[in-house]
This record gives sequence, structure tokens and C-alpha cells, in this order.
Amino acid sequence: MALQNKKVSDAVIKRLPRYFRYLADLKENGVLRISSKALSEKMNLTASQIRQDLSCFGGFGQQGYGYNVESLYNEMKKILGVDRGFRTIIVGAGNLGQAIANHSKFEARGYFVKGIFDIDQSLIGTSINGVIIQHMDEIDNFCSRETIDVAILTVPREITAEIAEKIVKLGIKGIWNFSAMDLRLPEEVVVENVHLSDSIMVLGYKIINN
Amino acid sequence: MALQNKKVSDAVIKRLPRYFRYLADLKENGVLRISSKALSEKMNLTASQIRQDLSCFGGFGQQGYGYNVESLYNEMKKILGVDRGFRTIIVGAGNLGQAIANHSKFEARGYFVKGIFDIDQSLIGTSINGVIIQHMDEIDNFCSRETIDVAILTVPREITAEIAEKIVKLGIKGIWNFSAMDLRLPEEVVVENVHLSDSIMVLGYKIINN
DNA sequence: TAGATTGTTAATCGATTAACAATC
DNA sequence: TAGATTGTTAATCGATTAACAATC
Repeated sequence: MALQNKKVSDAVIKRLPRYFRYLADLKENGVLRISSKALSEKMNLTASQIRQDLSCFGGFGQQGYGYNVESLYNEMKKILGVDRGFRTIIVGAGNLGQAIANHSKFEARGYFVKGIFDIDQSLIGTSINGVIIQHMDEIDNFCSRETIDVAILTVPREITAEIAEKIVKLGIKGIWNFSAMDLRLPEEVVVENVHLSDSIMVLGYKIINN
Repeated sequence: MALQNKKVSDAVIKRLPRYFRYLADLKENGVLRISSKALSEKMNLTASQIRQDLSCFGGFGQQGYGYNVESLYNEMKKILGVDRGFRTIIVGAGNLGQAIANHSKFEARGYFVKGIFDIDQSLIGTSINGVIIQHMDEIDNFCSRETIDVAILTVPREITAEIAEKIVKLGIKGIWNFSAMDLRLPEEVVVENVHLSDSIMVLGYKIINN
């Protein structure tokens, strides 16, 4: 019943969205309860690991019964902040930025796009998903008016570090970084990297060695 | 000097592209040699880990000297198959598929886009980066004419499993999967997932608990 | 009640770090 | 030669798995 007294390990954290996904799916399919054993078969994990993972956050199950899908789903929502929500800006409205802005799934996960920024004059003033693209110089103004939690950085590699530092000063709490570069920022800011070229190279390695 | 006799662990594999990146950078900056110590400081790892990791693939260093940047870079290129190259198709030419097709970086890593497929009639016949978008029904024909190594799946979740199974039959060796779903495929096919919504949710968790 | 299944403690496994002889 | 730094073996740390008493 220990509610996050010990620091939850990165390995566990990385599995949480996956639990969330499977629970959403089960709920969708009208499944009311599930045991760690049954879930482990679906997810290709051990039942033991599932119980260990969940016990980091509380005792959500019941002996002889298993877990109530809906209530575990709701717990996971809370743990991941889906219900809380995150006010988000997208910096860089190129192909990738646009793809993300158009992706409704993120909103369903609690990430609400409040602003989009670019330097391309042909983009500024147009809107994606109801959000008008503004010039990057407006970020400062915008972030002092609005409280923004998350910045999604889809800008060219060369300017990523500079922009990251700028938005950190504006009080942003987390950065979702799509540049193939590791940011070094003060620890009050969380960075989550999506290194796409790293990912595809792992695929390549595994193909060669499969 | 053991050349991949023991299976290289996933933890090591995931770090390889990062080594590649840093080595490319060092080379770019004209650095000729680097010690595990110096590299560890740049990469925020331990020197010990770097030496352990590299020793999975061979003895690339020299006592008292360190590693020759260019030759280690070239080794890494080989290990990751960058020099070898991978013939690639993109299935799904929506925002994300287009973003990837336009991203020159993947070509620099050895991933050459040979075909792009979609079902949207308004896209078919147009081209991205010199590659004409074809109807998805053409995948079979195309893949029997051309040998394709990698398929990048940027299609809606609902049809991902179906398409994955289809292309597996066409002899594809690896799938880069962008759908928030885990594919279960025969083990002769390698799958690398980019679960974007999983990634942003990890960011959210860390923001809440930072 | 009997069977099922939890949460947790202990055992195992694997990955990271430390130490050091070998040697450039 | 002396200093630096490797590759590797051993020690430590952490994550996963197994086992089981508690209990629904």
C-alpha cells in the first residue's frame, strides 16, 4: 500500500503507458476484471512483474478476484496525469510538428495544444486543428500570458538547444524533444526524447543480427 | 576480441546509435582520438560501461591512446548497417508518413525509400522526395519486383495488424511500427516500435513526479 | 468452505561499476 | 621509460522472477 514512497524505477515508468493501453482496450471490450496472470499473457510479461509494478502505486487488486479493469484504468489515468491534463505548445510546424498537431490521440491522453510556433512566414497565421501558428518570437509573450506545462520541440537540430534554454526560462516543466540531440537542462525540467533515427538504427542492427 | 559470440543485450543495442551520433559529431569537429573517459563525460555514462559495450563487438581501442574516432565511427557504421543500407517502403502517406519521407536524415543512416503507399486517391500519383505514391494494393506487386528490407508503418491503428501480416509474407525483414499497438509476428521479422503516445505519457508522469 | 489470486519477501538473474594486469 | 588507457575479470547494484502466507 506504499504510495510512491520509494522512487519508481525507470523500467517501471516506461511500462505504465503500456498498461494504460491494454486496460483501455479491455475496458473498451467490456471486460470487467482481469487477473495478473491473464493480463501477463496478453502483454507478454510475467504475472509477477505486473503485480510488482502495480504495487509501486498501491494495492489495486483483490485476492481471489484480480483487478477491476475500470478502476485500475482510472488509477492509471491518474498516475499518468491523463485526467489532470497538460497545457502544451508545439515549437516547429514542419512536417513532424504538423503531424503531431493533427494527431487527436494526444489530446485524448491529456495533452492540449495551446500554441504552435514557427518562423516560416507562409505558415504563420494559418491554423492546424483550430490553433493558429504564430511566429516563434511570440513564444515569450504567449508563455507569460498562458501557463504552459509541456513544449514539443520539432525544430531543426541546430536551434534546438537554444530554444530549449529559452523555454526553460519561461517556466515550462517538460520538453518532448524530437531532435537527435541530448539536451542538458536544469533538473527542474523533464526531457523525454524521441530519437527517431536512433530507433530505426536499432531496427537495422536487429535485422542484421536476427 | 570476441566478435558477437555472446548475444548482445538489448540495453547495449539501444546505446549503439547514441555512440554513432557522438562519434559522428566528434569526427565532424575534427577530433582524431578519444578515451573512454573523455567520451563518458560527453555522453554522461561511465567509462567502464563504454568499454564494456564496445568490447561486445571487438577490441577497437589501444592502451594508452584510447579510440581512433574515425575508425570507431566506421566500425559503428558497419555494426549498425549504415554502410550496407536498407531498402525501405513507407506504408501510409499521412502527416507522419510524409514527415518521414521528407526527412533526409534517414537516408544518411542507410534507409532508402523505394516506395510509398496509401489508399487516398488524391495522394496517389503525387511524389515525395522523388518517390511516387502508389495505391496500397500495389504493395504485393512492388515487393515481388523489388527486394525490400524494411517497412515503415504509418497507417491507422485499425489496419496495422493486417498490413503487417501481409508484408511479412512478402519477405520483409523488419518493421518500424508507429501504431500504438504491439504486433505479434513470426520471429524472422524484427519489429521496432515508436509508440509516440507512450513516450509523451512517460513525460507526463515524470513532470508530475519531478 | 475451497479455489483463486493478491501483495510482498526472498532468490535469481542480468546489467553496471570497479579494479587491475597488460601494454601502447 | 613513465603515464595513460585499454579489455576483462570480479564485485556490486538493481530488476525480474519465484514462492507463499494472507485473504477475498
